[in-house]
Amino acid sequence: MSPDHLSSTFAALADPTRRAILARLASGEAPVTELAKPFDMSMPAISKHLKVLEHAGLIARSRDAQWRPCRLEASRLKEVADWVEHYRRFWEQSLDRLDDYLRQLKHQELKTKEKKHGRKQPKH
Amino acid sequence: MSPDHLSSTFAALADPTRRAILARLASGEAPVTELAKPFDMSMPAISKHLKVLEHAGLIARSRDAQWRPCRLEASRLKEVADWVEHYRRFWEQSLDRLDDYLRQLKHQELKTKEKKHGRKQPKH
DNA sequence: AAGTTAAATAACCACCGGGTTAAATATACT
DNA sequence: AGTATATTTAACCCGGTGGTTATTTAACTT
Repeated sequence: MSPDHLSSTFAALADPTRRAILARLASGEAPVTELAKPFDMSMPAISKHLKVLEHAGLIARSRDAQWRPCRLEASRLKEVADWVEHYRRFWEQSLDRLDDYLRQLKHQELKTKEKKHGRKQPKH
Repeated sequence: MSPDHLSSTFAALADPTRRAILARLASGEAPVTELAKPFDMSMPAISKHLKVLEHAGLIARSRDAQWRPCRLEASRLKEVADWVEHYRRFWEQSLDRLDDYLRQLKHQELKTKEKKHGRKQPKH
């Protein structure tokens, strides 16, 4: 009922070309040649990337004459978001600790200033 | 200054064994043998998976006598969350459209009922 | 010093992923 | 029918990945 899409999704996302294609598709449908333009890469290479994205369910393709426009398909991205969300507490915890650390630094700095202030006045 | 970690992170996450290891580490540090227990897999295989996770910056390892406890390292997961967040509007939009669709179905259903009600009474 | 446990490394194998070039297919245009 | 454009498929290369078994290293134990 709920097959594990995560492996193929992550595998598809593990390539900068494919992530760039997704980013492009975020601003609307596009045919293959247009998707290929930014890349110094042959058409078959792009075609393969698109197949990977399609099999992962990250894009869907239609037909318009000889063009095959691609569009973003968001559900698998939501699955990624849901998955990573389970770990949120870990990075927020880390940020908290960083925050504590910075506060502590600030505190020490203030104490240093107080000391300085208490000292004999510097020359200038 | 900000190297692209996403590719190695996604690649590391594209394996169910490695995701299971991360899930285990979410409940605390563990040495290699304990991480290996749930899997029907040789120790070197686990060792390789851990190396992949470590190189991706998803875990960190320390030393305690002959044990090498692993702990979750959250920053790369945060990068994943931040990345996928850019696409949030797409799945929320899709859900909205689904919602619209369901509302419309409901509406038609109501209209059908009204028609039925207006018609000659059915047999039973 | 010898033995035990934890873990990593070496060497190997099969397969897959990302790229190429060349050829095939699909659709539109004239 | 013939040509042009868009895209895919085929065949190939190479390096990386995921697994194995056998060996080695590291640290503790007796």
